Formats: sequence, C-alpha cells, structure tokens
Amino acid sequence: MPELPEVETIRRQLEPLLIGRTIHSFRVMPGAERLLRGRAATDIDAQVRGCIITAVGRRGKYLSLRLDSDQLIVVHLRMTGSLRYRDAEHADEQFTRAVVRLDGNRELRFVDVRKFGTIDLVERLEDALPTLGPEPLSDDFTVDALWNALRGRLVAVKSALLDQANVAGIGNIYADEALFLAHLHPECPAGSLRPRERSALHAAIRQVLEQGVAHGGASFRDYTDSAGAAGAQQYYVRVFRRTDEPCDVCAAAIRRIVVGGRATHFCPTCQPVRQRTRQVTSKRRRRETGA
DNA sequence: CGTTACCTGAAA
DNA sequence: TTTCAGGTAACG
Repeated sequence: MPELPEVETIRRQLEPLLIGRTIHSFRVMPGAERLLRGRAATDIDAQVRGCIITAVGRRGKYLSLRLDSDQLIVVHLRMTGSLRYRDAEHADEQFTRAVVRLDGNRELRFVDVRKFGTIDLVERLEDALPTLGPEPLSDDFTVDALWNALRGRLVAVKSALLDQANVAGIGNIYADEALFLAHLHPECPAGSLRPRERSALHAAIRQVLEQGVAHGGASFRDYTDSAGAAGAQQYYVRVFRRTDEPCDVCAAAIRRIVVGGRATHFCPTCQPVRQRTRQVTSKRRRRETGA
C-alpha cells in the first residue's frame, strides 16, 4: 500500500510520539512469525527491551526506529501494512501481527492483512536495506542522478521508476502520476528520454511526491496513518485508477494497460507514444538551432 | 528481461 | 466464483 508519501506521513506522525519512549517488550502474534524473516521474536524482544527510541527515520519506503543501543528497528509495510500508535487498552485492531509495548501504557502495533510486511533489527541501516537509488526529495536527486539510473536501459520508463535501485520510494500510484505530469508514455524506453524529457520527469517526480506528502498520502483501499486516518491524495490523482474517466486536461478517456505486470494508467492524448527520433535528426536540429 | 509467488479480503 | 490489490524477491 504505502509509497514514499504514505511512509513519510507516518514517520512525521510517529516522530514526536515515539522519541524518548522506552520499549518494554516486543512480541509477534501466532502465525505471523515470517515477518521477522527467520529471526526469533524472543531474540528481538531480549535485545530491544529497555531501549529508548531516539529517532524515527525513513529511507525510500522503509521506516526506521533508532534505539539508544545504536540498533535500528527497520519496518517495511509492503502492500497492506500499517502502524498504529495506541493506548494498550484500545481495542485490538484486526490483523495485528506484532506489538511494541512502550512506557506510559502505549503500544505501537504493526497491522497487516496480507503478511507481506517485514520488521528487522540491525546494527547499521544498510544491513536491512537492498540497493536503493537516491531519495527523490533530497538534494542528491538531480536530473543527472535520474538520468544515471535510466540511461542505457531498454525497459519501459514506468518499470524503471518502480525499480527501487533507480529511485527510492516511488510506487504504482506516483509512477503513473509522475509520467502523466511529464507527458511521457509509460512504455517509453527509459534510456531513450531526451534532455527536456529527463528534466520534465525529474520535476514531475518531485511534484507528485511532495503533493502526496502535503495531502497525507493516498488512501485508495487500505492505507491509513498511525492514528487510523485516511489521506486525501486520492482526490487529486490525474490518472491512477481513473480508467475510462475523462482526462482533466484534454477530456480523453484515461486508459489502463499492464506494464511489467502492474496496472498502469495514462492519458493517450497527453502521453502519446513518442515519435522515434533518429540520432542524425537531433544532431541536425542542434546544428540548425546553434545549440 | 518478464513472470510468479508470497497472503488475504474486497470487489467485480 | 474469479479477479484484483499501493511491493518485492525469486524464478526461468
């Protein structure tokens, strides 16, 4: 469910609530042991018990709790995971898979229908993360950084955006939305973007992610923040899950196709299949315009 | 590279 | 009953 804006929304909510709290215990519900990826809940519990949470971070779609033991609890929510910050007396939520008991009679609950989400305990953040591309809202996400990830690649630009090794944090919603804003067809080969298109895509990625954060994330189905509230970004999407609805810009019917196994939404008029431009043509144009 | 598996519930 | 789902790792 959650992409960068949804995870960032959760991070911002949890940060003031969790910093300074002491962990009293950690437990995993029966049948959900796999979320620890082979580690024993008793082992994690023994290590985090008594630790104080000193920071709440995010990298891509990963959320991290730094402990005063210098270890990190690293959470990935995958498709349907969510976190709930509750009083211990608060009614159990259905599909609770793990619970971090805190001082002050508080709990951080990991709730996940599909059991795809993961929790790790590591000494260094990198130990819990796969290869991730740049943070798209940070200063090191430049047009050049984006192009370094896309150049030479023949895959559809949509698939390239979903590859976390290229750019961290983009998922299916924001990939479709960014491509719409950049006027790029989702099946355009990633490495074929021309300079102007690279800049447009770079700006569009930042814009849609910032807008997503500003609206507290997108709640299409399962996503809710740590208080159980929905985001508002679903009211602002231009193409995502708007199949057959009229495009806001040109009124053409939004189309749904499958790219790299993922549902993909785009406007056939605003995001046309690009005309193939031969190398000689662009060279000639540059010569003629004196660029 | 594209496809499949991992899970479970909601929607078609 | 079948299909679909905001993600990723492991296949072939």
